Amino acid sequence: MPVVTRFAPSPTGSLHLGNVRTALFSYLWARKSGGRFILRIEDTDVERSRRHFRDELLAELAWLNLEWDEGPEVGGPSAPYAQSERGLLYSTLFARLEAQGEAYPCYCTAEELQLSRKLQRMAGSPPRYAGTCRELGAAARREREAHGARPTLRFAVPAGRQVEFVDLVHGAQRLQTDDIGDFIVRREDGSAAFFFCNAVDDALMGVTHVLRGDDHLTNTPRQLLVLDALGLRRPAYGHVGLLVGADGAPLSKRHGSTSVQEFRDRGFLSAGLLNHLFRLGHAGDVDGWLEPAAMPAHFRPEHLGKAPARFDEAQLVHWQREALARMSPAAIGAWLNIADDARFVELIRHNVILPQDAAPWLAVLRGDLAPLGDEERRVVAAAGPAFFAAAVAAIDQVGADLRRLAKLIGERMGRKGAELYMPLRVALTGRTHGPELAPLLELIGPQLARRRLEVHAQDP
RNA sequence: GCUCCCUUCGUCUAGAGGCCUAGGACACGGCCCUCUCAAGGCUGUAACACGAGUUCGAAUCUCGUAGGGAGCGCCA
Repeated sequence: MPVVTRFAPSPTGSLHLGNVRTALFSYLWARKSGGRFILRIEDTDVERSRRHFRDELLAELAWLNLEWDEGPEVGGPSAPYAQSERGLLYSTLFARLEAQGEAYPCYCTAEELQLSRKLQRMAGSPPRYAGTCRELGAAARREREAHGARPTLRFAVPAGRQVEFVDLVHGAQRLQTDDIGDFIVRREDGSAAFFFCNAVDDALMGVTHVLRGDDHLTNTPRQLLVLDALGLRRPAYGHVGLLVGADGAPLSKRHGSTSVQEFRDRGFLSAGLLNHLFRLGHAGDVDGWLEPAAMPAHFRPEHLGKAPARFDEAQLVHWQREALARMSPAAIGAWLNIADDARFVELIRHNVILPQDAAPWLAVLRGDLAPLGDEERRVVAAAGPAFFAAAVAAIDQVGADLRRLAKLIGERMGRKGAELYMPLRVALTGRTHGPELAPLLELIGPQLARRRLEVHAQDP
């Protein structure tokens, strides 16, 4: 059965890792079943919504290849896909709720409500709307409006009932309506509030499966109540465990990078990030690398996790390596921004995880060597000036050919293996590790190589 | 405070009463290969939060405890 899923971000900030993960799961589920994936922009909060966040969001999703079948830019049967443009739709629904007596205008001010909540908290009871405006008569309402009061619209939560639903990941849930206060569905400025428009749009757009963070689990009954009151079809909800930092606390700035953009800017590859996200709070049926195109087939919605998953950059790095290993030299060149030098790319590709790792090797080819560290100095000292004098003589004879060079030096100095190669590596590159030496030497060239060897040929 | 949710190696996870001497992946250690690093091959260390109960038998079921998290907003 085709599954219709959606991703419904609000353009009030950068796309968070936790959000893309649910976007990915939603996308995969739709693709797996041959269904549809919808993108909806939840921009009802005009204060905080920004156009550039929206654009960035779309760009990151595109970068990750999470293509939406309906939504901004591509349109679809349920357009418009930005909530800021769906006001008309909402107002007919508000009217219906009001006519049915399932919603009522509330004239309490934000300050009054805040005070009331504070008082309730102090008294040790849950902070819930007291119901002040629920029983207001028509005359009282007229009077308040005459004084210029602009009401919000509250949903009248029925007393003494239970709301039941089966969560896709947590199983059967049952909540008491008495634990829920009357909540706002329309703000003072006339805009729709989250509990309302989020639920209503899912139903209206034909969404069958909603995947979202655990933090919404206890809010779900509210949305179900709204849907039921309006006679709209309930989607199935699945609440996945949250994505948290290494310390188990909600992912935040102090954990380092948390937005997709940051990882992208640092040079992480989308395929690697996707492979990592695929396994956070989810178990597919393979351990190894998955091409993004193969992911839908291996996605297992019944293996979505309840427990919070910790984001560990070490694992991301692993998938980055895997992604790199599968890239063409041309693609790596472009990624490193040195597309013109194919031999160099091929040489250093296994010593690079992020583009910045290429810089030292570029310097080895073109610039000056960094000062030697302790270990490097020991290697040079152990070889001795005579070794390097022999190396200089050898390079004058055979040029930048490591095999012939090593043979000459080896014969003259009676050395082989690490004793022979390591001093050469250190003198030539300034480090004890790095890519294969022979091609590196070729790229360095005889002149530069000679100068670097000569430095160590003198007595210290 | 009230309500709800969660808990298997350091991390991501497999596990739906006997297949578990708890499996895999990442990370970490060792060995092989090798001038080094990376890759690759082999290999090692490492977990059922705790306590009761049900059962012939429990990581799996029930209850409790502890710890963590979320919600209770004119944010989403």
